[in-house]
Amino acid sequence: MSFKYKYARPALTVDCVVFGLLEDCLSVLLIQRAAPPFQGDWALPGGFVEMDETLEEAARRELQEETGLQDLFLEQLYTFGDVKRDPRERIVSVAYYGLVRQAAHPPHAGSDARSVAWHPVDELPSLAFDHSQILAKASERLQAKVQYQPIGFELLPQKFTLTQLQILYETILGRSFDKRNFRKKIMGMDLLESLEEFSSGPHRAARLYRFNRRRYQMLLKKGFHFEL
Amino acid sequence: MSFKYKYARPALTVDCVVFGLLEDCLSVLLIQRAAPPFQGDWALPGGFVEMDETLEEAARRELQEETGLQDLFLEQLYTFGDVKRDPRERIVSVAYYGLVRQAAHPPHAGSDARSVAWHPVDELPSLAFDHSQILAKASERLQAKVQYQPIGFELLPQKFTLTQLQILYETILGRSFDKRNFRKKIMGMDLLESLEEFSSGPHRAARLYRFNRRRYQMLLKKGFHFEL
DNA sequence: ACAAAAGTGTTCCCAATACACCCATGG
DNA sequence: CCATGGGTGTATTGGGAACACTTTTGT
Repeated sequence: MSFKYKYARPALTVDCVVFGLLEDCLSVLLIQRAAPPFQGDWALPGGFVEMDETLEEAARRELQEETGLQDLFLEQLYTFGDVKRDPRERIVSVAYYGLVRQAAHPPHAGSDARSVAWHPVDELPSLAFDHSQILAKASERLQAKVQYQPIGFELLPQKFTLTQLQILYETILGRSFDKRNFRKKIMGMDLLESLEEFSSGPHRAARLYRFNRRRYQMLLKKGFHFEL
Repeated sequence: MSFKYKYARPALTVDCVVFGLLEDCLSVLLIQRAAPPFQGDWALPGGFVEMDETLEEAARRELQEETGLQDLFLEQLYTFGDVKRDPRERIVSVAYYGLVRQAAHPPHAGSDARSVAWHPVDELPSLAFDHSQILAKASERLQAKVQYQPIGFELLPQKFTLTQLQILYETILGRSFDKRNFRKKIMGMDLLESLEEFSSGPHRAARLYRFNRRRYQMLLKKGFHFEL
């Protein structure tokens, strides 16, 4: 079976840049290519858009198929359309970026047995196609967006300590915050509910908090603006 | 001549939301459709992406062809891929938004004699396809971006008065600024060069300024961040 | 002379910053 | 008991917001 069109059409794909925190280290999920071109190189998970699915559906499906990931925060990033970005033929790719909790104990390789792995963003291999460029754009976006929208929580477990949150921001933004000022600012936003549970570990237990999405929606309507 | 592919492919188009200032009123450039579907309705300028041009090149070409516009500020906005967004077939569209100086004395209709016109954003007709949605997203983006990047200048003549600039921001953001504070803030950024020319008109002449793009690039490297 | 827009400084207040010590826990 | 991370308050300062009058020009 094949399809005929009056005019030539670029192929259309989606690619996903999925960020996760691996031992306090910002990482990205990559797959290793099993076939040419760029055989053996690492690449972003992604694939062709089907005729009966939206772009976001395609991105989620490909992620599920190739990495087993499901139900993550996912947002459109940018569409890459350089004429020669794929050596085989003209392919336009709509890139998405995603955030997952607990990059630990991660992904099953896809059914087609390609390997899948988390790679710290500051020690990346060189990537297939223009995927380095896509990833750069995603990092940029994450860094910008984390400062004016409460999406950082998508990278933490549902229940987390304030220190975890602070380290998260310090990691993504590459600068450090004063502990007291950080806590003051975060708590002042009134977005976290403090739980009666505590972390365990070698030292003093820390209180756990949970992000209250409902409350955030409320505040938004009242003109609240998340910042830093 | 026709083209055959193993798998079905969505068609790929670009659509452009071009903003201009028409008598201190934020407006958008629309074309009137000459053929079904949505015959007679207003729509965003745009069209199919050719195989040998990038997405941005396609957007600029279509704008040129349909409205005569050239050399404007243009940036990718978002890609719209709902399955039924076009009633004829599956079409994915990469939307761009653009800014032009002097929406006045505007556009020649395209060679194919469709009519072209500026429409104030607060009194828009209903648009073809999902173009209202695209336009809404563009307005949102413009409103956000104008606050943290100096793109507002793209809507003014090269030489402008501070009052023009203030009205521009007030128009786009829908709120008013204190004249003295506004001037203090803008001048404090050190991005405008003050000229020895003055506006003419019925009343006291106002000094003209010019945005210094070079200077902005310099400051950027030194960590400067435009705001408001 | 008058109508209309241009231009200009100071005060106040809040929010961001800088900063250091005690507490609880596990080993 | 000690090492490690958890948790807390205050003083200072710099930037944003509020605010009103004089100047210039064309008619």
